[in-house]
Amino acid sequence: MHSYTEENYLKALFNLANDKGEVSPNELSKRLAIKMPTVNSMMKKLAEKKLVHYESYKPLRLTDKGRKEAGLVIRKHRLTEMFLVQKMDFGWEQVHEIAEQIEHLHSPLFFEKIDEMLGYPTLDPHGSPIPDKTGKIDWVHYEKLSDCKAGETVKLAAVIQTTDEFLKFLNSRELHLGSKIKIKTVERFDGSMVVTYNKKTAESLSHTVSERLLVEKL
Amino acid sequence: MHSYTEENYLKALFNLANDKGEVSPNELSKRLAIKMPTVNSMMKKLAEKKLVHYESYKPLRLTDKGRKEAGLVIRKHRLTEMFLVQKMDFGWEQVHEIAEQIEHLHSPLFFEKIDEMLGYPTLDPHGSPIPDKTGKIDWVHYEKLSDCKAGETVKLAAVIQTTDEFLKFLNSRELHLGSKIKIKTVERFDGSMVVTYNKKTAESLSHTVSERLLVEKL
DNA sequence: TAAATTTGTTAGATTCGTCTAAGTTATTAT
DNA sequence: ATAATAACTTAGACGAATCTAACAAATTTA
Ligand SMILES: [Mn+2]
Ligand SMILES: [Mn+2]
Ligand SMILES: [Mn+2]
Ligand SMILES: [Mn+2]
Repeated sequence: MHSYTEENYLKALFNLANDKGEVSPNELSKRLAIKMPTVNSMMKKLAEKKLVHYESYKPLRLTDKGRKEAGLVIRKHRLTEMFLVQKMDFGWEQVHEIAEQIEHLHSPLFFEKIDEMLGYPTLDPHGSPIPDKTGKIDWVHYEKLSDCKAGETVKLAAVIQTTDEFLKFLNSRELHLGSKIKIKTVERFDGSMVVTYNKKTAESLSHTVSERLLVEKL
Repeated sequence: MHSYTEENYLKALFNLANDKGEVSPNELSKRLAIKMPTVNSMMKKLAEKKLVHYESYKPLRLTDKGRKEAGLVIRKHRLTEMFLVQKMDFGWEQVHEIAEQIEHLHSPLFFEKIDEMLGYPTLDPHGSPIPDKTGKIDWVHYEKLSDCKAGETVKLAAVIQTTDEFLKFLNSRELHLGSKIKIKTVERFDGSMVVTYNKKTAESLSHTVSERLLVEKL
């Protein structure tokens, strides 16, 4: 088995990977708030374990094995978040910290039970896909709300950069997954939008907000 | 906060404490399956933190602070076990290993939610008392079934030495907390008993079993 | 009571995950 | 193209938690 620490590195590598699957040591260091030399030696260790491709001065890449292991940790994280929201009545802004710990439990039975109780969900409470039992993610293509045009009607499908503050902000605006949003106008100079949803007739959303909201066109 | 490791030492000290609250380094070493020199240095560290009274060649004792901290870890363990049984449909023989990990989560909110969902229980699934929020245990006096006499009728209140195997054995005999047991005969030479409960008319229980069953007289 | 055994302590090594300081290589700006 | 900056690596240290080997104290046995 992998240690708590190793699991966190794998998860970070997975989440930071660009289209080529590449991550720089510097990014990884910043994401984990761990100094570069520490990251560097951990990468050598994970390379020993065949979880990461490591070559000096080259970007880092997960191996197939590493990607699978990372996917399985993310699976545990997202299943846990879903359980906390659906079965324990936590808010979507409260679950990340707790899931961050529970994801490291070593108990297949526990996660299978959660999965079963939830009816084998495919999305977490923030709209992110839950990897399957082999660690694979079924990517769904959504658009950023900020890329939509005036006149379009969309459904809020997922949220990215799910910090407490942002999620609380969405709560305060009564924006939830599934909310039907109609775009009334888009400001040229700052990209802010005026939108309609629920019973709200003219809410203004800054570009900073709308680029963190992923939507499905209706 | 205390580390995962420190919490395990505190819990073991609490559980091993005799009537005087004393534990020998040797016992502790055996319980934790950690070599004596390691235990020794950890005891010095916990003494620094005012959690343990340590003097060379004297038995170990938790301080009031140490006993409180230990109680709070045990509280988390037992609340978790209760949650797993009551809300997640695990068997009482399945929950110890999982609780052993979850007890170390740092999230007051999580355990408060569990406590609330369970309706503030005072006993865990094995009949052990759950310490209150200050770490104190409300000890209840039960008798060992092995100390009861023929003709008495008792109710199974708690189980000690709750290993998987023993709990599975009780499952196979359909013995649960609350089972009403009537003692028909007690053998002189080996202390084994013939008892009646549920629809069973003549089950035999060895002394090894009956001394691990705590009962309330009816 | 003296010897043998068990229990407890000290000393020193090891692994893991972290750090700082000091180089080296690559990238960016002038 | 050179200098400045940023990114990356190496070297060496450290605390936490563990171990083994060796020694000391206490307890048990003879
Ligand atoms: Mn999360
Ligand atoms: Mn999530
Ligand atoms: Mn337990
Ligand atoms: Mn229990």
